[in-house]
Amino acid sequence: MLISDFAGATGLSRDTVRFYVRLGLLRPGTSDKGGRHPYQFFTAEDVQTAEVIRVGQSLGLSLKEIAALDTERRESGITGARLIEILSGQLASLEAKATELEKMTRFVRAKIDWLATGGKGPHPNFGQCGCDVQIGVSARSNDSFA
Amino acid sequence: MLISDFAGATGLSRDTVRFYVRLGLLRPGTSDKGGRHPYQFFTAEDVQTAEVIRVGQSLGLSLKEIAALDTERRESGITGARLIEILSGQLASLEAKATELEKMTRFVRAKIDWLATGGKGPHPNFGQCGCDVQIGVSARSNDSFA
DNA sequence: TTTAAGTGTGGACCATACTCCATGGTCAAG
DNA sequence: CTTGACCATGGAGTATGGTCCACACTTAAA
Repeated sequence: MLISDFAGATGLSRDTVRFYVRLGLLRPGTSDKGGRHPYQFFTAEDVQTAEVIRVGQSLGLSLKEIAALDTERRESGITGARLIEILSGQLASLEAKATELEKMTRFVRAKIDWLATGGKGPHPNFGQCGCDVQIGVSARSNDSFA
Repeated sequence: MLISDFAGATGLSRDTVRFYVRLGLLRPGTSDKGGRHPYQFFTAEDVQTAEVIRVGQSLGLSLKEIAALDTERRESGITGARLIEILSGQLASLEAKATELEKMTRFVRAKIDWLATGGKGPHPNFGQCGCDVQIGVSARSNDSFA
């Protein structure tokens, strides 16, 4: 498909698609149309790549990091053991991220519960959730939002 | 305390502190020192505000949003209900993130297994790992929680 | 009193992730 | 063969969140 269809299929703007291509995140083929400036041709695989990009972003990866991962993935055929090594590292990183996320979620949930029950009892703080931050809100005043 | 102590206490750089002050996120008082350009004076409350900023950021809020929230609190007072509303939204976002993370982890794990067993059978891909990523809906939130 | 350390201001600069625009080539329908 | 939709390229602009620097003033210690 050409760029507009691809943009439609992925929800990206044409400019964003071109931006990703410039960064090497997407590597479309070339259509037979376009003469001197051949039109870019995108496949279903590229759509999937766009999905991976979006997910990666939603996980807090920068486009650079996503590109690096994708490069590693593409060059994976060569050294299987090395790839396992790389992916294991990625796995560890993902799991660390998941842990952080869980702490954060626990904190927010605790805070909501605390508020929903009228702010009685000890105030939830990050420290209890494994985070090294202490948020101060007294039970009687509303001088902090979180 | 003066800006360097405050920076030390919060882990921010002096420049970042000044940046936050420019944005109105921090509103230090003035010390009696400094003559024509009075030194900024930070209190323990400001340290707490800095913590709130950090937490807000880690929850995916932009500095602008944090400032808006803080303004809302200062001007009209945030009700418990409003705060629950805000936090619930953040919680939903965190949970969505966790789901994505889990899918990503599954994908990487599947890939590792696939490689470890000699690359037999179908090559794992994102789609097969339960990543029913919705494209086109992409309401990109402000991420970067880590 | 000299001087190092600390402070304020203003502005330049950086990285990330887009977004917009001008210009010009290409394609397909009528 | 014209017209309008679509494509490519290059560059400028925007928003966010800082970071760095020069310059001048103030303070505190020696």
